[in-house]
Amino acid sequence: MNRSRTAYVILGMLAIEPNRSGYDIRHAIESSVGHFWGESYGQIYPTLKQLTAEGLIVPGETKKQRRKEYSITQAGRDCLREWLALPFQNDPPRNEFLIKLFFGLEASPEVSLRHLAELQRRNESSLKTMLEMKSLAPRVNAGNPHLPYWMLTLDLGIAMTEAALGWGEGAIQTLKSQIEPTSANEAQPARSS
Amino acid sequence: MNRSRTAYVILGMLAIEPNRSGYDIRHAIESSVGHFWGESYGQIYPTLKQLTAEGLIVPGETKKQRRKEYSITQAGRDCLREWLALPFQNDPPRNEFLIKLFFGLEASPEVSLRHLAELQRRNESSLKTMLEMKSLAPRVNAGNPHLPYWMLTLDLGIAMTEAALGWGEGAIQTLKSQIEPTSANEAQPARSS
DNA sequence: CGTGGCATGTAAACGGTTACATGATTTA
DNA sequence: TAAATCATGTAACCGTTTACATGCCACG
Repeated sequence: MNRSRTAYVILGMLAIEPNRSGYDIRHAIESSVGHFWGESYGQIYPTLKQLTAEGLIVPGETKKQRRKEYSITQAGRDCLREWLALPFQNDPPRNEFLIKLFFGLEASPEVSLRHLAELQRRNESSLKTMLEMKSLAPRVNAGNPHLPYWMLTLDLGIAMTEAALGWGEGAIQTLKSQIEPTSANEAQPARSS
Repeated sequence: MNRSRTAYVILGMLAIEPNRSGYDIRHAIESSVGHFWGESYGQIYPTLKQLTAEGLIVPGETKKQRRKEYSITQAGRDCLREWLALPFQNDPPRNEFLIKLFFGLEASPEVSLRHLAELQRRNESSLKTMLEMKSLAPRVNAGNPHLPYWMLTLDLGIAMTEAALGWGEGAIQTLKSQIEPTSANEAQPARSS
């Protein structure tokens, strides 16, 4: 009865495309919504069993015994639609980068700068893949009616990552000037007196 | 031995200011890092006990028996510094708004628009409180050496929320034009033929 | 023939939230 | 004195990750 969000994401993935295995679903999640959603096998396989028992999905004809492919039923589609219409809940906020930056004074100043540089690195990398997706998606999924929605989610990811990158540039400068408050001794090779 | 992140956040809060109770800590978290971190009492109180047993914090002289105030020890400070220096882990991505938008085609089009409007509402509200914090913080915490770090975390929140709001405006237009693809019948009072 | 990827599944541990119980203190 | 808030704590539950076990299949 009590369904986890994993269940609905699986339903959604099977609504988009039938005859997918647990393995497929995991891969589909990672490569399409990976920037804002994650699922593990330990969650997917038991949920597939549960959804089958509830009649929301059905296993395909067992031609190949190695892969178990599932499709969504009408009941599953109804169930998904119902959930989609429910107000979304704010994901509980937990950002380890920000909490470490918040406590930055308790560490040595280089620590925060290192974290900041690492954040920029990760954001640049994920921005790159998102931009790649954005340029590829229209050709790969030409005529796919889902595409406008998919592009919207992609665009938000891009916009927020770009904002974070812009902030990061300024933050690095701020922190550097915090560590070396005087700007006169930039050229001097660290000879204190 | 095995410490949860809650433990380090508590240490951090006690490093900033000693003689805080579990109640205080929760309140401090909510009102300073609430935009990117959350803790519940069910997590805080057991962790306080654990940290005491480990000698990382100490309960204050029990003058008042109603409140139990704790302070950080040198061992606690060392422990916190150690953790701060460790590379931060990316929080597992889970954004219920985005996953519902991604599946938007499976719902009626109004559903996505409703979610989008609700997101704008929430973002506007949290932007407002963040901007308020930003204007108040320098006066309230004048001379506080933590302030530069706190402002940085605030600025990232503001930047990302503003980016999301900007995206939202465009997204609403995109969805609206998706629902009514023709632009000619805007003036007509819905008299189809 | 063996290695690497495909594929399914389970058990245990974990981190965390929710709900509940309890009672003191302040304020209207 | 009633209500609101301060304050501490526990137990149950829940969703999820991790690690592990297992074996098939294709390819070099």
